[in-house]
Amino acid sequence: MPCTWANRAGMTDARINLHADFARVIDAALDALEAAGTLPAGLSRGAVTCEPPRDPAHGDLATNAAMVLAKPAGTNPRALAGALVAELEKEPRVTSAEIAGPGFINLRLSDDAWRGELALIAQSGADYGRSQMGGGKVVNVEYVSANPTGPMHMGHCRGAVVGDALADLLAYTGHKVIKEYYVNDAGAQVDVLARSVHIRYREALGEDVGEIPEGLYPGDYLVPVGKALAAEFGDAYVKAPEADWLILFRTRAVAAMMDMIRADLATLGIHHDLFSSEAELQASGKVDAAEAWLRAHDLVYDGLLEAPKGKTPEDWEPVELPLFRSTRFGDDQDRPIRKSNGAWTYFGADLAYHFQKAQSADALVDIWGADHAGTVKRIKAAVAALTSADGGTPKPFEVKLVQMVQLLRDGQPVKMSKRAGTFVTLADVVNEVGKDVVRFTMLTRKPDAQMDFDFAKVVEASKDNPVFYVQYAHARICRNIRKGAEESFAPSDANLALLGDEELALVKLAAQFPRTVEAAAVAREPHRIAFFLHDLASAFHSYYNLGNDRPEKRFIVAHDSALTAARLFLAAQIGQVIRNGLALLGVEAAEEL
RNA sequence: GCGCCCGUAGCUCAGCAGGAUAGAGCACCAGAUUCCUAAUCUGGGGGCCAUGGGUUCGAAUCCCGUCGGGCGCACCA
Repeated sequence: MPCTWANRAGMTDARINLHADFARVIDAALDALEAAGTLPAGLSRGAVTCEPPRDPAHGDLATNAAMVLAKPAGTNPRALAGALVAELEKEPRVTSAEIAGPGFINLRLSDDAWRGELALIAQSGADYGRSQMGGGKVVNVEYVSANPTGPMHMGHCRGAVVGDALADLLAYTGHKVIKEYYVNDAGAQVDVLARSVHIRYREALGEDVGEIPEGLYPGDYLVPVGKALAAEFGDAYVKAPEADWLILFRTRAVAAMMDMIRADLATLGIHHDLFSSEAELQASGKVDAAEAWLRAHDLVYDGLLEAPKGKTPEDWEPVELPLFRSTRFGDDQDRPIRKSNGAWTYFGADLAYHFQKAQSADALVDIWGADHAGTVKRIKAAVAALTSADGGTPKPFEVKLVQMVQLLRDGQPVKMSKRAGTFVTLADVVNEVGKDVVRFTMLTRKPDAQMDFDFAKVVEASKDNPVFYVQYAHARICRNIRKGAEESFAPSDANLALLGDEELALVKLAAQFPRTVEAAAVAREPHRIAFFLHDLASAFHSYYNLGNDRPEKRFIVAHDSALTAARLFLAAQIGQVIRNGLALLGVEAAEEL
């Protein structure tokens, strides 16, 4: 049951949030200085910031404008700051503007300005924090793209969660997002899969197949696929040569694996918009077309494959292959797009795949595991080449590497091997720990740092888990609203003047949500949202506990309905911001724990 | 050997496109539970931001070297 006390999406008016607004105020003040001749016109303001100072004692907002612009303006920071202060003091919401340190300008805003922001949160509801920054640009985010040879395991988990959260974050900041999964259904791996399934097929028909041979996939998850094929085709393919059944079995096996993968992803709340098949791509002739185009532009040539930089394998034998000139775009050596048997290399198909994606997007983002870091340069080179065909600027393309997750159980590393069938499946972990814990945990550190995931610890020590901490703050808020309702108190913005410094401190923190969202989107770092939520929850819990010793600080003050209404309004809006943040991360905002 | 990522408190990690006295959680120590459920809070100790240079008004943050850890390194994906 949704909270009825706040979520008023769709009621957003044209007002923008306070932090964004003050960036404009400072900009306007600089314009005024230019007009007055105090500041030369046309200086770059790219380095000018407007953000809350680390130390709240310094004020509500600080700008470095004077320090950054003094040098190009040929003046000194404090002189420029003085002029800027005079300008900023004209803004009614500014109660003080002071020069500090080497030339910072510290601004204090009126309490009413913050109370206004609180009202804005209520008006905006689920849209508080939403941004038009992306300007409707289409961004294709490709993530997971695990080989369709088995269930999702924990090795895929981090990329899946980070990619999904990033895609949602970009959508929330005004981008049109396509969530895409590349299905590698054309390589040698899926042939191995088909052969593995053939054994399970024979097994289903009563044959004693014994141990699954080395090099094939031994997992039980292929048993039902074999049974289904046995039921459908009987013994028609038991003795038939591989050529008769390979494609059929491969197709069926891949379809079954993809069903399984989709189901696994669904347990994490992940749903892709588009699944692109490598086999279909090849069949469509797009890879050939890419090669032809590259050859026509002298970007693919037949040449000798060089040994890897700095290391020559002992059994090195030079071969002539069609090579892409990735060195022209910063790679260490040119890369083959076909194997000597004429089949496409992974890279050869991947290059055409990225070109295909680029046709329907303004920008591309790939989320890859760090074990593929070595191939970043070549694919970036290829995208740059293919998308600047007519001498235009290449399509923006980023590869975000997600570092390895070390799986631990009680501090002991869990060894995973698909071959040995000893991998920990994603579904197992989600069932054991829950979607919210998995998602939030994966988002509590930056993606390019390695992380440990001791899921014995995550399961047991739920009190140490940040996700519960944040959810508890939200649940506490909901509980107080409910309790207030039982006593006939409703949140109201009629008397927000009753909210003082301690209450407004919470508002000031919550008001940073929009800029945190934008910064996270720019940096492609959804984990910043998780940390923000933890900070906000912490501030809320602190405030809440003031009521232990000082009953007059509680949300519900029975004898003062106006104060109670204002406090509950505050609580409702803090809850709204927590809810918005959790929604971005795909984590439930529980109303009760 | 080459490339990419990382090195911040005892442990796990933040540090907001360089900004003012480097933060949080856990652990440790000392407190708060007739409470709006303490799944919470308050206070305390604990750092040469691996290391050596450089860039500038200013560096944990940017650049170069060194050391340490991870990942990858022919037609595997």
